[in-house]
Amino acid sequence: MGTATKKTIQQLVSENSNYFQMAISVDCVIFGFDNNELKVLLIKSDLEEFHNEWSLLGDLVHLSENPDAASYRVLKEKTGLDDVFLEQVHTFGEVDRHPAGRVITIAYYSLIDIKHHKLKLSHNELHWHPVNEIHTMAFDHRKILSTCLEQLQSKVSEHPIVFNLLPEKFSLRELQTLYEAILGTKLDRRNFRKKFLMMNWLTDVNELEQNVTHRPGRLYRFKMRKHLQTTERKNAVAITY
Amino acid sequence: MGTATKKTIQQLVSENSNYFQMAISVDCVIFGFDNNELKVLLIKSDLEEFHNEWSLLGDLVHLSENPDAASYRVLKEKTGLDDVFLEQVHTFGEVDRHPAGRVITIAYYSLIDIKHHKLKLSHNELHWHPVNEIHTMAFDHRKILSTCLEQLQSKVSEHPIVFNLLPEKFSLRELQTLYEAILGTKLDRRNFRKKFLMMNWLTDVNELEQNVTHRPGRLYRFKMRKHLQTTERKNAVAITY
DNA sequence: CTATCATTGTGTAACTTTTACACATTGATA
DNA sequence: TATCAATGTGTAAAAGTTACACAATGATAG
Repeated sequence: MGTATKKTIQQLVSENSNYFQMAISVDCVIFGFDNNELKVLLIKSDLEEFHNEWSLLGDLVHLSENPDAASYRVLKEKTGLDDVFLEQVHTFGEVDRHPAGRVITIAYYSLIDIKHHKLKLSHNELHWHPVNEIHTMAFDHRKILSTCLEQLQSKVSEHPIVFNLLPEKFSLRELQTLYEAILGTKLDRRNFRKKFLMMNWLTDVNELEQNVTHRPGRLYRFKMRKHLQTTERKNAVAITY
Repeated sequence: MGTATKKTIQQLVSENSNYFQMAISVDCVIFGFDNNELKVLLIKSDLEEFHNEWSLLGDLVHLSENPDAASYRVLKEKTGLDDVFLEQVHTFGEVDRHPAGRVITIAYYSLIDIKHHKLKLSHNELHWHPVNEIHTMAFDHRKILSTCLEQLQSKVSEHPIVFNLLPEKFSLRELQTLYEAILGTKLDRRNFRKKFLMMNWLTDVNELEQNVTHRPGRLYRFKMRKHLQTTERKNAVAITY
């Protein structure tokens, strides 16, 4: 069976054996929110060539490992976290992007609550960096970070994912500051509050902020935990003004 | 120089040499519009295993070739076209997705005017298929097609890219039918026309449709050719109703 | 040459969403 | 007890979206 032009797998493999010489990695852009700033988790490069440069959390994908699984593994290994979502953003494969050979990397992003997930920040040279203050990075990681930030900006405008960056209870001011940090814009306070309260995503927990030097705001909790990991279209909502 | 924990590239390569055993491919989802239907360009699989199944246009990425370049090469080789845009959508890398080994594929989509670009459809088993009629495909290509279609749907709602699918001169009806085919919805004719004429993207070329059996519509041309290949945020516009 | 057909071309009013904007209230602090 | 820095709240104007109907046109068939 099969026409003269059809190939068996054996033929295909042997004809193309020289193509099976590339490596795949995953790189994770982990965003956090702290001190009114959007931050990203970086690690000191372990390559001499990039001595003193910061890089994303990444690793090579094993031969019998799916890329998504590899991204969760990286996150787990580097931070201990395994209850967060990771979403694929883009693949970077420029020929000369890695000094060790042809390594193509798949970029993922994730959002975590810095305060709640106390990382084992000790063992590694692992640190949170304000996104706005990062200018150079190892490899093409600066570009990857920019692409993921753009992705984050467009996602938060349509889906209720920012709650992943906040503690369980938060004030509307914290929420607004977070949107402003991500989008890089100022938002109108009254309209912002109106919109979110209309949306019916929040439960008023009947508590007030602590340790603020001014009138404390009410605290809210995000209603639908199950939506935290999804970005379904039906939850889409534009955050404007 | 370098601390005890820093690695040289030589160390890195030798430690990880077993990872350099994967192949990367690109797969192109080429959309066209004909006979009021959204179509996609497919080729008969050249693998015996997928005898009689249709597959996307793809090829392995060469060792010293960038993925984007590979996607343009594939398109050029298979169709002769080189003046269209291709945009990366998603990377598919399930361990068992390819019978010949670990092949991770980067999916791209493109939009072309079927009538204008007369393909060399002869040499290969290359054909246009209505997107709605494709149920099974080789490899995981059905999934890739779905993902690219979703991407197309969200892109056309925000950017003026559909013009790539149309001949230079077209009627508002053709334009509307195209949107309906892509989005899978019916749109209100009066509102649609109003919106596009408001948008100021079209020039009235002062000609009428030919060969229609009813009152002919006016023909328009898309104003900004330079926007054809871009999907910049500033051109964003929602196509509603 | 006339009637029929299928489709084009056009406007308005109701509704919804977005935007701009100011002042009294609260709790912490000195 | 006054001051401070923020919270909490409503409304009106503007912009955008939706729903909807009828005359005009060119092709075609008798």
